[in-house]
Amino acid sequence: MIKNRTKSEDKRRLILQAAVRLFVEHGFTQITMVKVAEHAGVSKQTVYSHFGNKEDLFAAAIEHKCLSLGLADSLHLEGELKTCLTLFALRFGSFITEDETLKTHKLCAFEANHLPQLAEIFFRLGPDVVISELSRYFAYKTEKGKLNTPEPRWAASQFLGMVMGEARLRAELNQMDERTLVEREQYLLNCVDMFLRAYQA
Amino acid sequence: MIKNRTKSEDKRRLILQAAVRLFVEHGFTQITMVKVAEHAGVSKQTVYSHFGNKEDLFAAAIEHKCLSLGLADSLHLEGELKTCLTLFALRFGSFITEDETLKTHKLCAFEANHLPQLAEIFFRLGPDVVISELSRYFAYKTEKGKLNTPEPRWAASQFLGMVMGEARLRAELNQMDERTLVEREQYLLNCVDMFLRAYQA
DNA sequence: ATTATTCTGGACTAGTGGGTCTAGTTTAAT
DNA sequence: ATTAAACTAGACCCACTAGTCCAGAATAAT
Repeated sequence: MIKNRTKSEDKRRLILQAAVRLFVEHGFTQITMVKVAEHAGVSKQTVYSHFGNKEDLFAAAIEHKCLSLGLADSLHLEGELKTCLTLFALRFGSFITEDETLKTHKLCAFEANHLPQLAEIFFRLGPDVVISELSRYFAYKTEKGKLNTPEPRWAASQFLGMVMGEARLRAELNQMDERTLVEREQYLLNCVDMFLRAYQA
Repeated sequence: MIKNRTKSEDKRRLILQAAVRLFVEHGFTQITMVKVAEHAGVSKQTVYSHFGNKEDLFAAAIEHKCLSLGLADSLHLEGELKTCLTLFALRFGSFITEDETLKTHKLCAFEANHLPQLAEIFFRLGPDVVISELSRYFAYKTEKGKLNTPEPRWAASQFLGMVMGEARLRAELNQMDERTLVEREQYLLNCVDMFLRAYQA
């Protein structure tokens, strides 16, 4: 009985893709099961047969989205210290102000109240990964005598906070302005300098 | 004709209070006009006569909430540099992890897509005030020779980012843990030290 | 007491949405 | 060809909601 799984996987993928796009763009309540079905080119009943109800579909969609956001691209922490920090700051700085990233984050944060497991997934696949990786890196560089971060996780938290900065707050609230945008790269370089001033061994 | 305004102001206040509490706690779509009316001890029609429709009521509620969050309490930037920064970090650090603050922020960020003017109000009354005040303070201290922040607004952005840090991310996603919580104060003191190491003249 | 306004409570409209059910069709394995 | 499963299209149920309307009660100014 491995027969019908062929067709079924296709439909499932279509439904999930549609759900991701629609939920991330418009949120949970704004999207109806009919809209998902139509967008997936599938009947309403098929949606229900693949995902039992709206909340389950939503959870599946968010989890899928978290995994496909491409966070890992920011996390190549290798090579010379300053180069590495700079590259990370630029990449991660872009990542967190991307539209998809922001929308997903806001959605999870907002729904965190009544769907706790959702926020947990997002945190585990997002912020937690970054902070952990970065603090591991800082601990390593401290061990090597390049940095002096007695509390690597605090240093990671500080560095990430700085990289987010005003731009993240503005982007989150759709209040990005020209000035913050064009200064962004210089600001991030400045963060690296400032961080090294405080923590370089 | 200043007569009926006596009674009317009372009802309006009751409605607004109920709306603030309910909207901030449960969001826009989850709250119905009937619930607001019942919570305010008022008839549905009275709600409509005071605030034309749901969106207007929502906007009024959010604006009122933003003004009453008590952000200003964090902003007493006077006295000796390190003491002042420490006090600010502790106060503002508490403020941004408070339940009411977080819920309001998340709500505004989430609704920013389809209610732009709402996010604008929140940004103007919240983040913008803090960044501006802090950068004004840094500029002043630099002028006085106590600090060396050639770009005060960047320094403000960095300091605020650090103060938020992991705790803010966790709180936002209902993922606060014991460790982050008990270490919070020490972390904030560490931020001040780190900041001064990088920027003290 | 009169009068204008507000407020109440409930009925009403018109639309929406989650979820189920069914009858008939397609699909693919045997 | 048969069979079992998945799929479709649409009707259907039930509960809910923004907003309107209205008749009567309360309120306050004159």
